[in-house]
Amino acid sequence: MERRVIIIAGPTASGKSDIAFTLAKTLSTEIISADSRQIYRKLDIGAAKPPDEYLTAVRHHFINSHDLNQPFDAGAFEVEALKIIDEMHSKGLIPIVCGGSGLYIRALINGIIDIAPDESIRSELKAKRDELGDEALYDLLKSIDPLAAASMTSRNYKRVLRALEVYYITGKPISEVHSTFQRGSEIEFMEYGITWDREILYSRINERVERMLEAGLVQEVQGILDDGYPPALNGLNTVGYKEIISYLYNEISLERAVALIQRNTRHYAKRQLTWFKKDPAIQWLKMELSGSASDISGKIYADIVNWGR
RNA sequence: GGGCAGGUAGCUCAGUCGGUAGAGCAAUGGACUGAAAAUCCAUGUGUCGGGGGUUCAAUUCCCUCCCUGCCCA
Repeated sequence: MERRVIIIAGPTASGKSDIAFTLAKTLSTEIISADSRQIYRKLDIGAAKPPDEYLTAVRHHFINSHDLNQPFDAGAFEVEALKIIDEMHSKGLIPIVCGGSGLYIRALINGIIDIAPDESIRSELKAKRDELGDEALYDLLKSIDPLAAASMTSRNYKRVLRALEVYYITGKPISEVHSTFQRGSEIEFMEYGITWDREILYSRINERVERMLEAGLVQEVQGILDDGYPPALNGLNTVGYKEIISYLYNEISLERAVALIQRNTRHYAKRQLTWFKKDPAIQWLKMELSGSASDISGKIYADIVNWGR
């Protein structure tokens, strides 16, 4: 039988979770979340996790699956998600992948080079960066892999660091590794993108942030810090958390923190839109104020019924 | 009704001793192949409140009108 997977992507606050949930109930299937922050336990309010009713009514993979101390990344997501997809297919279920982490979705669909981060190399490079600065690392990359260097700026140190890391692990320039990489797959992905008029999306974001505060975001963050989690954890380098942490450290006012969360979420949504726009396989479904999650999930359901006909 | 202070980019303002203007914030476009809610790049034409006058030239000076705020009646 065909190996189908439905993907529901889109910017934050677009209502993806509702659509995925409604569709999952209709299809009696499970959801594979593609969200780099919702994997973490304790990041509930700020990460805008689906409500508990959803989580108990439909199985959601990759939500509350990790502790804040555990690193996770797109490569791990690819491997583990493919495994879950296999299992679901063998049970005759159509997996619904839902999330806004573009890199995770790309890794799942196209694969990602199979070179895991090496912590010792990484910390060595970080030390080098602290000592010599961004320019020196960039110059180093230029001499090793001018092609890759040309595709990034010296200040984008994360990409420079990763390119160097791959070189030190494999002995090959990352540009070469990328150009020769290809992962085959039997899976047929159906991609949908949820979108709104920008203005409406932004007001949804602004309102959602207000609701997060009412729901106790400050207390949630305080609790995480009280549990001893260091603010430097990647999971806490997240919109909604970093700003509240800054407030709790008396660096900014609560009012300012809220305004920053709203703005940073808007910026984030824009970046997601930029990312997904580049994917020609996505079929965009525009939400209207008068519409509902079931309208959209109904459309997708109709597609599925007609699939292959 | 009178006095004072203002009306300049979406917002808050700066500025032009007359040669059509610039910051912060917001906003917009983009990059991205194992940290991705991360990280990074690029983008500022706006009847300088309306009208008139002086001038080669007015957003800048003068007159007048409108609007906003404060004070006095």
